[in-house]
Amino acid sequence: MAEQSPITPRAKDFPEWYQDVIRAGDLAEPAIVVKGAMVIKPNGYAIWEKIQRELDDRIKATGHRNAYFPMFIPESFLKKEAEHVEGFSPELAVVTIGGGKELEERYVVRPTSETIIGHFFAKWIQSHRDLPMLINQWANIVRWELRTRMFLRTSEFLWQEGHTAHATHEESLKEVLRMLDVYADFAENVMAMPVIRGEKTASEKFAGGVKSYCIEGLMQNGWALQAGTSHDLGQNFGKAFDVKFQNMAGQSEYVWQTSWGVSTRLIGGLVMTHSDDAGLVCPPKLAPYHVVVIPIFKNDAERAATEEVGRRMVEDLKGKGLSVVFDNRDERPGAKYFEWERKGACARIEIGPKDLEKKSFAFKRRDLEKKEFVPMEKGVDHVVAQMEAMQKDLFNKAKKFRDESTRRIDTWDAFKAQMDGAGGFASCHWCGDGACEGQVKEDTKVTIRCIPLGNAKEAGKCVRCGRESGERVLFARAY
RNA sequence: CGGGGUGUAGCGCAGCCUGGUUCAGCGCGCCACGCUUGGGACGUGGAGGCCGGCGGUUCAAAUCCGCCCACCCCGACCA
Repeated sequence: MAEQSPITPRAKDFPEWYQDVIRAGDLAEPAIVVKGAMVIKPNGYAIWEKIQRELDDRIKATGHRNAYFPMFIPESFLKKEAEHVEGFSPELAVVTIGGGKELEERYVVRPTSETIIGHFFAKWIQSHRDLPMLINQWANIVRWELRTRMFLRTSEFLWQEGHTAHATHEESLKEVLRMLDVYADFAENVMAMPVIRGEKTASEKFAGGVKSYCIEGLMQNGWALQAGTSHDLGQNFGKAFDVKFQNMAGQSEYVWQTSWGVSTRLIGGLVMTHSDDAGLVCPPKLAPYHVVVIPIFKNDAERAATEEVGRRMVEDLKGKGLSVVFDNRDERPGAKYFEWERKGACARIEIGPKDLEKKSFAFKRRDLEKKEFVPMEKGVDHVVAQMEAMQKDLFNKAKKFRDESTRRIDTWDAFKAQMDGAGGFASCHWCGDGACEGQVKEDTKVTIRCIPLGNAKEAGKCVRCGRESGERVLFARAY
């Protein structure tokens, strides 16, 4: 039994497993010829396209419109917001030559678009009647990273970035939280990835913003993943780019802005939330393939008969909006089973001679052990129902893991022991001092992922320094 | 940028210590044909490599020496 493209078990080496799943699932490969970049292969890009479609619908449903801004940003723009440039300058790619000639002003390849969009907002916005300005952009982003991990951190990645301007802080803050909810809903209901909504501490917030909010997921190795962010930019960029409007009283005011984004990093989160030692596991709403139909036969007559029924099955399932593959390649069935499991097909259907006799087919869901036999006439409905069930089951399974991996911890020793071991979220008291937070990070590499929204107020003592604290925050190792 | 490691066929590796007829090899994959097909079959035949690059030592270099380059891991920054 020669094993092809073996996948390292999670328990043995989680990062290795992660790479293996991506490779074996044909999602992506490191570009190598371009340092830190990756090639997203069709199987991986199909997932991204589904993410885009679902999110784009939600972004538009909340009143935003798509637009596109240049990838090159004048270097001077970055410098207009002091904290922004400080935060991003270490990871900028800069264009100095164009058409063979040294440029008068260097261009930065966008690490994010607040500045260039700020510039245009200033032109577009004059009156309160122009507000709110609700813009979204699908784009590629470049950040010169030192340490890269496929999907999770690469020097170029794809994302969506929303940029909005409002007349009041009350309104912009509402927008920030509304989009955070959109992300949370998307993560849980489409990706089947449970997330915590929360607020970032000062040290983790977006450079140039006032406050950052996030959704945080928990991966199978007990590390957290920031899956999306939504920033309250206050009037910082309004002031830097002179984005002003006349209010109803005729006075000039700076706009209140927001920005929010999710990236191809989500695919990494998807992999680390659901996949197993056999390869990719994908919730039906995002899976590149829902069903694979495999005919089984011993001779030409059986081949013709099973293929005929198989093809009809494929058409019926496609009619229900499922993406279906008919795999009649000249390989042994077992080999096909393993291949489609690696590639994350949600389910497979086997149609063999015995099935023809019994007017049934064999059905195997990717996330379950057992194989079941389903009467042909109920087949399509059964498959559709199972896709819905799988979507829910994956979420529940991930949520159970997340909940069981979230612990209230009150002593420093217990904290260290937990983080040295299984990891997970540690819900702990924190004094609120950034220095203390930094010390925890230095000692344990664990960071505060967020202060959960709607957090219960509760008196306690900081897990690190023992000073007074009014609420618990979530700590974890993070990507 | 520090510390460690690796560059030999598409992938994974052996060969290097002790230069030369096991030096260009193995497993997987790939191609052809046959035989098979309800959990990774098998047989036969075949294609595929400037042994990371440059220079040196030598009668002779994948092998020894020097320099360079690339990549990976670990640390400092991060959606």
